[in-house]
Amino acid sequence: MATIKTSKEEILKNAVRLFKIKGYHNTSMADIAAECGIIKGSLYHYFKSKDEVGVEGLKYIHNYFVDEVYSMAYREDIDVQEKIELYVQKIDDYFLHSEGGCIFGNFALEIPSESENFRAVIREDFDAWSHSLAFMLESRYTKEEAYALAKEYVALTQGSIMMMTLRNDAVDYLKVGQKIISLLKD
Amino acid sequence: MATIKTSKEEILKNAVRLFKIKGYHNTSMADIAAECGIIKGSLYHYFKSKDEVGVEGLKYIHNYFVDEVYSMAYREDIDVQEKIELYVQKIDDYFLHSEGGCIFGNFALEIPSESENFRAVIREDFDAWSHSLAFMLESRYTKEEAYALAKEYVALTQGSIMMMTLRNDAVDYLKVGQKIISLLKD
Amino acid sequence: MATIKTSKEEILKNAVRLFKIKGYHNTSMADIAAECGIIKGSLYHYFKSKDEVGVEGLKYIHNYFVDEVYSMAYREDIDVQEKIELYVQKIDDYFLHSEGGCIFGNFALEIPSESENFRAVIREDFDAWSHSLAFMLESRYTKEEAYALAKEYVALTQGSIMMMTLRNDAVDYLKVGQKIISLLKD
Amino acid sequence: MATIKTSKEEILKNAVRLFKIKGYHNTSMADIAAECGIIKGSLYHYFKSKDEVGVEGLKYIHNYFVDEVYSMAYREDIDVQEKIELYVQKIDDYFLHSEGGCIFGNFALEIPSESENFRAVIREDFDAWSHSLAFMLESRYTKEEAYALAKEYVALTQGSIMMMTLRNDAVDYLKVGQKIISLLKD
DNA sequence: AATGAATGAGAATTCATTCAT
DNA sequence: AATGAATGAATTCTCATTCAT
Repeated sequence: MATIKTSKEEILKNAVRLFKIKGYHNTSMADIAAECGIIKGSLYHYFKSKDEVGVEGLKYIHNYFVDEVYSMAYREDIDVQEKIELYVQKIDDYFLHSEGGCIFGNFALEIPSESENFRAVIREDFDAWSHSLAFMLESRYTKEEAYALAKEYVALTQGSIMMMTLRNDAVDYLKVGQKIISLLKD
Repeated sequence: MATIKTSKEEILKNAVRLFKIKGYHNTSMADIAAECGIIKGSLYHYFKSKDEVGVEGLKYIHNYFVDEVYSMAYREDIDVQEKIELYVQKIDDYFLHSEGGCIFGNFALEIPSESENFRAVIREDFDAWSHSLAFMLESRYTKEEAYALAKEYVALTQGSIMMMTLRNDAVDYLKVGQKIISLLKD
Repeated sequence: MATIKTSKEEILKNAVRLFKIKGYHNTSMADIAAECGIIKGSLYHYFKSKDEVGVEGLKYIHNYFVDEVYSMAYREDIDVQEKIELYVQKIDDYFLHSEGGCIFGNFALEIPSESENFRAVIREDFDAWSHSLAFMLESRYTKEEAYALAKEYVALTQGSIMMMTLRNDAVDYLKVGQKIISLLKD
Repeated sequence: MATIKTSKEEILKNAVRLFKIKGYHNTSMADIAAECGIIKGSLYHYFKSKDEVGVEGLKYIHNYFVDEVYSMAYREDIDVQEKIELYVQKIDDYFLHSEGGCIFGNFALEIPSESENFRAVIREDFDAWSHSLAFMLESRYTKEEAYALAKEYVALTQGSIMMMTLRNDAVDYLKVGQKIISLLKD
């Protein structure tokens, strides 16, 4: 359950940031090492390949979302309206301050479909995301409706992050969260 | 409009296909040349850099969409309901048979934001897309509503293509087109 | 007796200028073609290789010096003092307005010694230069003295052109001509 | 001073030798690597570009001359006549055994004038040369005379090296050193 | 754990040259 | 005479990875 420590975590943070900003294939091991203030070869002490840095990076962010965001959907100490507001708030907090958009979306569109190891982690995150969202929506909608809505909102969020990054304008992105919240309003 | 001819067009087609499937930075000039059955250096007879192939590739696809898809929105020989159905049909035809998703979305998420030349073409396409869609929606909605809806649907379509590519499942993607059509139904 | 005409001469002029400014190996056939406003392949209509452009370029300039400068030493219509002043004047005129120094000196130091075809033309020019200078000096010095002085002055002129080009300062270069003139003064 | 050690020095020695014999632009990184018995890419472990190899190469030779030759002019343990003989001796030793002439002269005539980084090192060497020479001449001449003579002799030496390389004949070159020595004779 | 050096493959790009038209 | 396309080798440089220390 998360908790990579020490240097390894530091490397992953730097790597993920570079991957998001520059793209995976456009980021070299040397770039990552430089960002960490270590020498290229030392990366191989922690990771046995660039692919591993990529996959571990995805997992690291996935764990963050599972622990800090998606988990919120299953809390029982607050009512669902409050929950979804916090949920959306958490997500917005992350993406409004995340240079380069969403690493899962970015990798989904950059990494060739043969790379099943990458795709699996990405799908896992999107699944956890839609399931947690659906879980909250089930308080008002049927299982099927809730899941369909959840998937739609995940897709819409990804598309909106794309547009936000492209235009440097968060207005339309922010509407998405409000629309989700409004699904449980009243 | 459009209509780059001869070999140049052939190169762009091959390049775009590779870029979509493998990603831009993961596709080498050697890959493109091999796909075209020519030698690496010969590419530089037509394009002076890989960047130029990238940008020209985007423009080539943009021109296709402008001529074959977005233009449909402005036809005056058929009513708007029929128009939007054909419009959605055209888009679905393209993306259901387009290995690797949408090149504009892919590039939007892979290319670093410093590359303004790339971003400009991508934005131009998304703008033309939303404007043409908004133009049809104005038959029932106000200008503002129509444009907001259009932008939302473009984002949703991009997110849905991402999910379709990731899961190899077109079901959810196809719902988006139907939802757009339903905005003008009855 | 010199007189290459039309396009061929035009190409040589452009080529020589580029060779002097950029260096021989650093000047491409494409550079030369661009400078001439023609296409790369067309150069091969006039010259069968880059080497040939180089050698012909040297010969073209050599012919200019033979016809316009060195020949002056053998005139019989003016006295030797007047002659040497005109001679120096001609040389200064050329080198003060010749971007990139002296092509013979440049090639002498850039071209590997295996390239005998190049070296031969360069030596021929330096020989013609020293012989013409020696011929004038013989009016006051013995054959041996005159020839030794001439060779020394050619070397000094080459070294001074090097320094002039390097420092963008013609002062020291100009002293050399004055020194030569003074050898026959009084 | 000077003293780059280990492999880096080895690479510079080989590079400089090739640059002198073949010319800078005509020497490839592959040539240098082959000469060093290493692989092409390994050069980039030591130098980040060919330009850097060029500039460092010049500096390496410049340091040699400063330490081993020019410094001699400032010795106080021997009289100036003995000094200038040793000085000339050192210079002759170097150039008579230096295949391809003087790297500073060669680069001065090959490298385009935009390359200020190159020009600066070349000028620095010629300056150190003329200053050290002038310093010795000041024992008999005024500051101005000494400096003018020194600059003239540097230029003459460069021109003479050019002729020596071109003709494979050291006779005229050797006279230059004797002339310098004779300036302080008696 | 970490470094610095080395490797070999491959990246983008340029080059001189050829050839059919 | 001139063009535009093509070639194949070579150029500079970068990459992921390995290894001895």
